[in-house]
Amino acid sequence: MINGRFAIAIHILTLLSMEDGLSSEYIASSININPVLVRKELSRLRKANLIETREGKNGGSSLACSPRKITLADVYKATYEQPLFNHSRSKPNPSCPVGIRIGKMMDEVNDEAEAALLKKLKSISIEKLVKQAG
Amino acid sequence: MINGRFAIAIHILTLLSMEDGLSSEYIASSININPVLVRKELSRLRKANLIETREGKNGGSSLACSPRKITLADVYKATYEQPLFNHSRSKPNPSCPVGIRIGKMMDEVNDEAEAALLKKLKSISIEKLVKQAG
DNA sequence: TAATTCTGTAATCTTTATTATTACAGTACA
DNA sequence: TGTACTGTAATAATAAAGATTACAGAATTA
Repeated sequence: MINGRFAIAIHILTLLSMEDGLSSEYIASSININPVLVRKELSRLRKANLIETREGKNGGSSLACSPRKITLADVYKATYEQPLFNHSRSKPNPSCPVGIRIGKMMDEVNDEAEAALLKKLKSISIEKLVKQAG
Repeated sequence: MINGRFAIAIHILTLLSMEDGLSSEYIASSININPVLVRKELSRLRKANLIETREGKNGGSSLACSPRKITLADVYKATYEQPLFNHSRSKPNPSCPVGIRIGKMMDEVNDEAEAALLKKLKSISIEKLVKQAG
């Protein structure tokens, strides 16, 4: 439903929780996607201060803090900008009493749903996730 | 993020909570999308027993029960089949210790996240939503 | 019973989103 | 200075979403 970028971000952070200084090419070969996509995802994670990257020869990325402190809520927020539930693409008919209000209704639904989702995601750290699946 | 079908389904049910026997064409003109898309969405809602439809002349759709009993969790489940969080499209590298486990990890994350989301959505009925935005 | 007005669904086309790829400048190390 | 990385822009390929057309079937009503 939601696109695969969340899974990709989690995959990256899991790899980095096990080893420092991994190259985008190495990471890409584990996820089996293009290294440029990895670098884009790394870029988002870096902006959110979840990872650090060294450029140049022998460069690569590492976690910026303990995997215990990185939660899936952090990852979610770093990965997505748009609200969870989109509006319909076409503008509803404003002369219909429902059409005129549906946008606001969806915003309210989205706010509540997203808050509930993030609360749950906040309770799952990368460390916990890795141990659980170990 | 998630596609607009959830918003469309909510829009439909909101309209039907105010008036019975609405045609797909009428509904489509409020949402401002193609009537065939409305009929497809109605088909899903009908399979979930949320609405009933009369075919033929003067036909149309109506709620199958009180809008107080229809929750957004019902709507969500009727609207989507796939899990909330997709896996990455490409199969991860099975010779990597993370690649081999990421699928299971994502399934666990998804189950927890989806449960939290549905719990919240269950607390919002169509009636409540309409009154709130009124 | 025939015309009318709905629905249901398949098939196809268009548009948008996602992912892949290419290209190349910049950085750090040896 | 050569090598091996990153960052990012631009473009191409692929997949998903949505729109449209088409038509058979159902119920009403004239």
